[in-house]
Amino acid sequence: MLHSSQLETNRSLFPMNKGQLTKKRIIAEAARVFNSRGFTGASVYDIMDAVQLKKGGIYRHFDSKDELALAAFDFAYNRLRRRYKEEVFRPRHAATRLGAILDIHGSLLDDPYLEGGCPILNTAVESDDTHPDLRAKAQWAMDEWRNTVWMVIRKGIERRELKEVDAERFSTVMIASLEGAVMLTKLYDDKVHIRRVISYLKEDIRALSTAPQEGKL
Amino acid sequence: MLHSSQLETNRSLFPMNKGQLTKKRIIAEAARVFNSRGFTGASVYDIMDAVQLKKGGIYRHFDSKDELALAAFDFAYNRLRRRYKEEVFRPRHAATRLGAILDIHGSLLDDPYLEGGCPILNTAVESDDTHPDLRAKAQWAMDEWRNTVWMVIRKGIERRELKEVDAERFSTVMIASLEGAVMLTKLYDDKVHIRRVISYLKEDIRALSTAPQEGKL
Amino acid sequence: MLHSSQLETNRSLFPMNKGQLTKKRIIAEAARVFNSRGFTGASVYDIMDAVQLKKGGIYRHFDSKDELALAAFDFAYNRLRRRYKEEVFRPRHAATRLGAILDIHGSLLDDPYLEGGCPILNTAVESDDTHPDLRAKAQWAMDEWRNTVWMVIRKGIERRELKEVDAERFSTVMIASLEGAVMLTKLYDDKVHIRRVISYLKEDIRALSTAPQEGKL
Amino acid sequence: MLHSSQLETNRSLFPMNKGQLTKKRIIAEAARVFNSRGFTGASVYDIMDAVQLKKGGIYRHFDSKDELALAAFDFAYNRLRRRYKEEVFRPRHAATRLGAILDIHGSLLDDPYLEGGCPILNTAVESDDTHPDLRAKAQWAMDEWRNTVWMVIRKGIERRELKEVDAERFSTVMIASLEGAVMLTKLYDDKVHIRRVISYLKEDIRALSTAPQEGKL
DNA sequence: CATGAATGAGAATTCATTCAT
DNA sequence: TATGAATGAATTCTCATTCAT
Repeated sequence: MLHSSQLETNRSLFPMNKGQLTKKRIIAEAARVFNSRGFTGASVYDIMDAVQLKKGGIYRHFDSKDELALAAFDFAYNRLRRRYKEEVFRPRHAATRLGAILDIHGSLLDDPYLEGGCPILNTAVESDDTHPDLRAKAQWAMDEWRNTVWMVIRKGIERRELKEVDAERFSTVMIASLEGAVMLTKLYDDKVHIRRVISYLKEDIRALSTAPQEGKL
Repeated sequence: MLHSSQLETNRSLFPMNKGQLTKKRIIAEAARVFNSRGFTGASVYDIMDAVQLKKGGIYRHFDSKDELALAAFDFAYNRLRRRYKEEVFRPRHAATRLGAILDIHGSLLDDPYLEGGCPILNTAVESDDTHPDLRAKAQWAMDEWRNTVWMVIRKGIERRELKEVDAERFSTVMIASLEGAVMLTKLYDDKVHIRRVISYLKEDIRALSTAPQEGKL
Repeated sequence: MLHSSQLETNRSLFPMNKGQLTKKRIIAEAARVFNSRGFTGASVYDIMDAVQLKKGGIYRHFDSKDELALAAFDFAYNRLRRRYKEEVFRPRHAATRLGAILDIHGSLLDDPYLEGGCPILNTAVESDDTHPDLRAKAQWAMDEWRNTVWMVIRKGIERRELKEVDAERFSTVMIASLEGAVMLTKLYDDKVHIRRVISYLKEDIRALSTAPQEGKL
Repeated sequence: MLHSSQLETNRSLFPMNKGQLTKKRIIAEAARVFNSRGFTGASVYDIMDAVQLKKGGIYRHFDSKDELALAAFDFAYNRLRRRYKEEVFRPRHAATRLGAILDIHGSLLDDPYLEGGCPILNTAVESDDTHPDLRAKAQWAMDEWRNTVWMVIRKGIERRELKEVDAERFSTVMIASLEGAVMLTKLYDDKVHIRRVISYLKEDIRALSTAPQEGKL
């Protein structure tokens, strides 16, 4: 079920020992479970099932469900982040970069660890009043994400790749629409919604672009 | 805490009796609680506190937490619906109607019963894998909502108030952005996000409009 | 469902008023319910259903479930008693009398208020450790019953209708076998068991009889 | 309170581990409690008290009160069965075997786990309308029991140890009288009743026997 | 005389957590 | 390092009972 390659646990020069590997595995599976059933909705039993480990085996690595949830959130968020690093900053042109962002979210649900949808969305919605720590993490992640989008736009404007736009506003719009679209896609289990939003935003981006190309973003 | 006017319980010719009023009250408070803490996150105790009633007093009116949650969802959703009826269909012009929709969501969180955010969003996100009945309700509500937006657009096109657009796509985009914006607004407790999205969409709508006026939508 | 004739409520010169009638009805239905589901197993709701009355309507007549149960036991036991009076003491010969006793139990389960089986048996078995008052009633009823059987035998011996037997022992044997047979009959929902026991005891009685007739007991 | 010898838990080559021992202990104590207070009358708290374990400690071994009750019935019934195996089939002569059966029931209430009386009787009486699974178990146990008695009689007839009798009928009579006698004995807390019935049945058996001996059955 | 509303104690069950092994 | 056993608090739900109307 778990391929170490997927989790990228073992690439470094310092191979993980058994305990560390188990911990990674717990986090990864917990991420999946929490992202699907929510923090409150997921029981430690659900995680036991997923990790194929008994309670003791989990509590040896984490002091509490809360602690595990925080680690799981980080894990899930980092999957997003890695893809941003890999796919957003490789292209040069801001419009292409923004397109890459959209595409990441278009295929988000294909990541087995993110089947449950965008972890930031899920956490933000669930933790409204209940889990301050998780909420803080969600805020922090969202800040980073918004900042990334904002920077891409800012740089694009600086480099004259994009027209002058309100970068703050457009970041919010992009993120809001993507998150809403992920929600719709999950609610209906139908990717048409994310596709519609992406196609719409791509048109907007093309319109923003100083050299609007015909080609794909 | 509860103003009968807010709940519109007593306007009809057939005044509610005590039991019915209590039931309404339970539903209203439960809606609030569930919408804030989620179905799983909210305990019957939380509702007891909110309604100032003991368990028996609640279970006399509802057979289970589930049943109450379904009723609460209906209640919350109907608040949205009522505002749509009142504010969306009064204006004639499609562009104005779409603007009204945006504005409703701009002030959504001011409704004390919707403090917790959009109940459809919340329910959709929480009930993904867990509560099929709630999920069905969320889907159904979303269908109705999308249909409403879609119809406004279709009619606008028919009446030549709007340019030819993909009504399906634009409905999805509007709804997705609004829901995402509500989430951001709640996450940051900062209305700037919903405002940005609304202003952005209003520009789009103005652009769609056959007689783009300068004035406010 | 309830025919007043069955309950013999109204035969006296002093007709019952509404309250008294309702009370009788509650007792009768409660007897049925308790005898079927047991005291603990039957809820006040079950009785409400059976009497078609709400809680208040029941508690107006009885202070507690316990009190009602005691009255219900008396009611049920009195149905047995009445049949004894009517059918046991009419015949003269002791052997015929004993036969009548057997027959009463053979048709016990046909009485709609005793569908649940012999109330003494049921109460004795259920109340072992739990309900001292009910247990006392069951003991008392059993005493009376045993005494009746014993007296029939004693008188039969006195009158030389029966051979000298240990009346105590034979009473115990008759009653034990009848009760056990009722239990088996209910357990299997098959009257063959009560019939076998009756036929067996009738042979014993015939053997005890000083003038063993061929005819039916 | 619990002597492992009584429960015969540890005699085998494969010693039970802690969990299995605890489970056995729960079952044994639950059997006692259920057999005394009935399934409905006994609460999980009563069992907690008896086993000296907290709720979680019980629910770790059983999914529900129902499941525990079924296991407890099996346990209690098996105590009866074991005694049958040990005491009924050792003697050769059918009359002696039937006498052994009677004696088993004469001392039934001395078994600390059967203080509450015959579990089949108790279960049959309580579960009439309420617990289909328990009822099925009681039926099944009664079937087996009746079959055992019937077989002893049949074989006795085949071997010319007993006169030709209706084996079905005599089984029913024996079982019914024994069960009724157990009930009376419990109701009055007086063994005279079971003794009377046993002595009576022994006479019948002696009469059935082809070589009626003076000696004890 | 009876209803409908509400209470409070207690029921069964779940679940995060601890700890000896 | 991980398991299996047990705990205790919390959770959902039931049920006998009270009481205003």
